[in-house]
Amino acid sequence: MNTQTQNAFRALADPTRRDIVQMLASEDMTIAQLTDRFDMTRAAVKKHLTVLSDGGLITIEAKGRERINRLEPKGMAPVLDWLSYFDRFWDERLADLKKAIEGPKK
Amino acid sequence: MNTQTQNAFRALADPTRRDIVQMLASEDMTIAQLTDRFDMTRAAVKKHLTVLSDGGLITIEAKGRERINRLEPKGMAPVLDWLSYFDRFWDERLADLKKAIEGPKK
DNA sequence: TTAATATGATACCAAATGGTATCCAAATGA
DNA sequence: TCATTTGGATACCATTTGGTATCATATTAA
Repeated sequence: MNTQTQNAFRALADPTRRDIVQMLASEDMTIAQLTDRFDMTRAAVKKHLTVLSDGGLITIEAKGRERINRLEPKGMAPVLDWLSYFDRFWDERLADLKKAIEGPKK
Repeated sequence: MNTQTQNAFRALADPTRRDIVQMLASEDMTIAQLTDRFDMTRAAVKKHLTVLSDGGLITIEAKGRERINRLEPKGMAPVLDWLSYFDRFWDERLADLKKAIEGPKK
């Protein structure tokens, strides 16, 4: 069984975590910075970050007393890969997404 | 807030449900047929089907005493839309993502 | 008609989940 | 130096989740 796929899907299942992913798409942030943007405690945010890290969607870099939370695009690969299985069902949407991803290079 | 997106992501978070989605991609199936393929009770499978239906990923058509469970491709749209959102942010990181996707698959 | 089949509905259970509060340690800055 | 800031680690709690068992209902087959 593929735990990476499972951990990634699980990480994306919570709305707060999807919001965090979107925020980190704009800029890297510390736990405190992220906590400022949510109505919950720092401990709760940290738990979400751990789940996101387990899912491979972010990396957490220690820098002094801070932890820089950074989006890890590669972590989305198992999700997109699973979805790719359904090309013939999910119409051309996924194909477009993949094209956008593959576009810049070739 | 977008409950469709949440319900769809939630539906995909469980490995059994993702398996069901893959099975229904091959052919429509009744609850009993699906139950034959899993090591769990019919009631458990039915619960998963309800979650998948709530997520808009399948439709359940009553046909006599049977329930035909059918894949609903449109239900994946909110998920793909959410993922597409990152086209605008990842530009220079997309090459890495492309590599990660193409590596294990093709 | 009657028995078997396919599913619905409900109650119940253990574990996971999302959150809090609290205390502790390590950097940092005045 | 020493208070402040940033985060880690626990313990705890209510709710949700994934599963079971059981009984009821409707359709189909014999």
